[in-house]
Amino acid sequence: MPELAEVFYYASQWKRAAGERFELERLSLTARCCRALGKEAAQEAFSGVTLLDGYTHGKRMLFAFDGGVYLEVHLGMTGALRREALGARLEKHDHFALTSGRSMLVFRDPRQFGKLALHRSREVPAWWLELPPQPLDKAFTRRRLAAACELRGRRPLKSFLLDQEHFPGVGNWMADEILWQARLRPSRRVASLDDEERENLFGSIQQVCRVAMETVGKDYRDPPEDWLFHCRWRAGGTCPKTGKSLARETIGGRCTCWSPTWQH
DNA sequence: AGCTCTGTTATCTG
DNA sequence: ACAGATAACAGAGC
Repeated sequence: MPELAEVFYYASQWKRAAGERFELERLSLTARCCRALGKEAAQEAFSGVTLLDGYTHGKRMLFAFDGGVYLEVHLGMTGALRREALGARLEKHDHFALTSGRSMLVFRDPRQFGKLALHRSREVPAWWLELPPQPLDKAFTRRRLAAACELRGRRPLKSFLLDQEHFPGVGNWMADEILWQARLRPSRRVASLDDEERENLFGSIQQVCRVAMETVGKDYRDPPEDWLFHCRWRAGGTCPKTGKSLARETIGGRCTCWSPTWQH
């Protein structure tokens, strides 16, 4: 489930190889997620390059190599990154891999909805620095949330939260968790929130992001036991707050789980 | 066998 | 023009 915290965790795995000098080990040109790379460009870019650093922004990642080589990674629905010991075996859905004298960096993506892209730039590319504020950034303010509400007043809260322009990193499970913690129904229209409800939404966005980063983001540990997270994956669950049945329905095109006795 | 799913984008429909 | 809905992408798991 690569959302904000999962993405951060996966990036941290590759970042542990900073300082190592890499060669291209595998590039699957038939895999949809790698098509943007180009064989010659990738071979040329990843020939004796040192990994310098890695950055994340919402669901996006950017790895900086020396020589002005930047690899942008999006994990889509089923993407994952891992760092392996030398000699580890690549598997069927490992579409891209780099090797150094010490480790192998692997991109795996069974459904191939992820995306790899190569950028050449002397410094961190300008577009990366201009991405909108993330929920845990200082610049993510109540004022910005109010402006976003103004702009998207007609949308249901669920699809509002999935908008990466305004809430980079928030994905399907985080949106459900945020609304459950804020006690707001996913189908409520953004414009229907009063000041107190909007304040609750703001608080829950930051709380869910912060705690997810401290657990999932840090070592892939599950979020706290009393979160909706543990109950939302299949039908028939009960609300940890009220003990009553959870509801499941498609809202904004995405499977949504909420507690009708808890959220209003 | 048939349906579901963590995400995004292109293409519809009203 | 525009917002919202839907299809498409590809595979694994139930």
